[in-house]
Amino acid sequence: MSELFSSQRIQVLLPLPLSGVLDYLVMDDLPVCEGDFVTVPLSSREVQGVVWDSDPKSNDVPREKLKYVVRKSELPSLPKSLLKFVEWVAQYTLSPLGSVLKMALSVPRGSDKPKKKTLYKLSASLPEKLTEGRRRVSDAALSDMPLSVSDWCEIAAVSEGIVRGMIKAGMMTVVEVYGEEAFISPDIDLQRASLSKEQRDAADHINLQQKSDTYKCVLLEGVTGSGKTEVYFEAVAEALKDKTAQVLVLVPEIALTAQWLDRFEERFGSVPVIWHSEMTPAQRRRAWWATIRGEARVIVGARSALFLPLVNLKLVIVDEEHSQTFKQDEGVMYNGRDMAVVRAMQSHCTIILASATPSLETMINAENEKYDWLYLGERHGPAELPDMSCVDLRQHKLKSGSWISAPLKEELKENLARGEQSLLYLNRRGYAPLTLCRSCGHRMECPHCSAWLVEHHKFKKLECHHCGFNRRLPEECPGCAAKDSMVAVGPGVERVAEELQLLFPDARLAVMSSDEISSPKALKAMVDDIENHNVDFIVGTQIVTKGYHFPMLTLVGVIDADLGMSGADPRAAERTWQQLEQVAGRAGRAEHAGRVIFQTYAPDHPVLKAIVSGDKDMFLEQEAAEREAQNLPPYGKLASLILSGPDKNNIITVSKQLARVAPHHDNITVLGPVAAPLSYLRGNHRYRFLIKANANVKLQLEIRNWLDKLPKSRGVKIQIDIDPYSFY
DNA sequence: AGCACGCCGACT
DNA sequence: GTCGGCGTGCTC
Repeated sequence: MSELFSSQRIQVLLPLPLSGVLDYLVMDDLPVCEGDFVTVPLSSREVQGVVWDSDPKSNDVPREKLKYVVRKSELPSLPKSLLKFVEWVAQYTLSPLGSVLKMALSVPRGSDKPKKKTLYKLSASLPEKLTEGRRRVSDAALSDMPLSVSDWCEIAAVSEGIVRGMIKAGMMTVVEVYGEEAFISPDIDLQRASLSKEQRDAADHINLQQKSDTYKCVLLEGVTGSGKTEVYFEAVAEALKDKTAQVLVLVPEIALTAQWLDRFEERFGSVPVIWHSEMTPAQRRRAWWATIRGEARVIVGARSALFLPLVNLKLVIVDEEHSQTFKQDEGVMYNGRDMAVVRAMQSHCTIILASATPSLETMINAENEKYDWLYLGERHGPAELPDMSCVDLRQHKLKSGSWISAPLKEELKENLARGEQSLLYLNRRGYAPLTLCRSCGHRMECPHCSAWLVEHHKFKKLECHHCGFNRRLPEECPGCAAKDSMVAVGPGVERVAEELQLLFPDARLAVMSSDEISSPKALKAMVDDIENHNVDFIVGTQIVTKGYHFPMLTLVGVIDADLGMSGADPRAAERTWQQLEQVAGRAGRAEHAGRVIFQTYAPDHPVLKAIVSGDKDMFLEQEAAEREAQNLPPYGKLASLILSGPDKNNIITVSKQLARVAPHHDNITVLGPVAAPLSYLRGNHRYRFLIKANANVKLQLEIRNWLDKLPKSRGVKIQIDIDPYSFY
């Protein structure tokens, strides 16, 4: 057939929420391969897609209906490993294949072709005698790398005239580069860190593993300050001995990794290629091109970096692997940490999961020997582990409107007198989580969500933390019109700071929350302020757990250690434990030993007991047993299904219909429908199912078959979340 | 995701 | 009589 028409049928995947490929024709004189970028007609427009290799038999669109490929792009074709990864993520998350492709294409458009640049490098032979300026230029040359005129001026600290003069004199040769400005490659020999015996052993283990060129996952666990970063830097150096190898490092929040980048630069002499969603198009283009051409050797990024076109991936590192930030809760819902493991598996390489407080799933996998488990116990340097204790709030009652107990106040006072810094931790932004009317009990709620409005003194507003809705604090009650009757209930960081200032009028305070830290610049200013000891007390949300080193910080007070312990979330205990452990790790990092005080109404809670006693294994064992008994991950499988839409009755009706055809047998249970914890969010009513299944169940298949039993109904959006983390 | 198609209210 | 609102559904 195809000879007759001298054209061929191919499959093209478009970055649209379509579950499969579309067929097109392509003339025989335009050879296309899997992974090539092509522009194709779609309805009345043209769209760029990727040639996909899928089973043609499954598609029976008659040939005469097919349209022709408009043109093939000059972009390099996507590596096979990325195509495979896209397929895998789509089937795992039950997302349309095209939606996953879109994540990999958020970069190159037809217009994104790199521009031509003229660079210069030193000629092979230079005259013996050089002027001072010219000598500086020749000394500054880094190996053979061509640079732009302005870069030469910068690294040699000379004027443009000197460089131009050398070009004219033939001392420099032109290199035309059709592409983006190059990144400086890391120098693996630059600064060998001096590792402790323990660190050396861990690094050796990983490096031995890397040599086998097979998939292996290594859990690198170590308390804060034990030097995990130095260990995996050695693994990076080892991987880079292969001159074409690429290393991918995933970090929870790239905006908060300035200190990490400094350390990387110290070790390797250059900053790595950075990738995150807030980059400008020019920055993305540069990073994307460097990646697909194999020039980017180390890429550090947020979870979306998994979808970069890596051509020779040899090592993956997930830093702070327990972080919730790796989970994407919108659109294609995936867990970056888990997908990183898959990426490493598909690339037959080593992956390192690093954390001071690994997730339970990861620890269980390590215990079952699916992962290797490396442990760094010593703190690097002289500091001892902090001394931890609880203040039982049932005995030390708080006055109303007060959140700092007498014993904690005493400790703060002593610490202040010693000239050391203290941190009060409360994972709650704003002034107060609830505002109500004293005379009629009216609560200030969000009109679009079933949530309270949080009072923020900083903005003089009430704000919904789920949808961003905000309004002024009313002077009279919207319910009963009483004047001056609105009262704040419960504490946020702003309110704790207020109390602290009253207790210690002369102390210098800083509040660390995402409201105060809106930019990397603001963050740096605050970190500098604290490091320079211009601050006595820090009141902070979980933003303080993100790995800063404050050497003078010796006391941590946890305002409400019970927060987040309740609720239907099976991961609540684990999350609380991680958070408290991370906060506790802030105390006493340098030569000062630290103390941590947990304010609690439940000092006997297993999470707190485990932390205070330092008996982590006991906690792990308990939690693991609990998970196993309830058949929760990683023992069983879990998925959540959320139906949402503006018409509540419609949602309930459809949910009930769905419940009637839900799969129920020995190995799978469907719970629900119930109103989701936030039953009204951004103007949509939400009902939820939870699907629990044994490990041997093909969960995706079950869910797909289930949903196919019901025709799609209008006005109802169904979101599927495999391995849900958020229960909102 | 776009974009056309389509079926009801205010305009020259 | 037409312009245009955005609800619905298809795109090889």
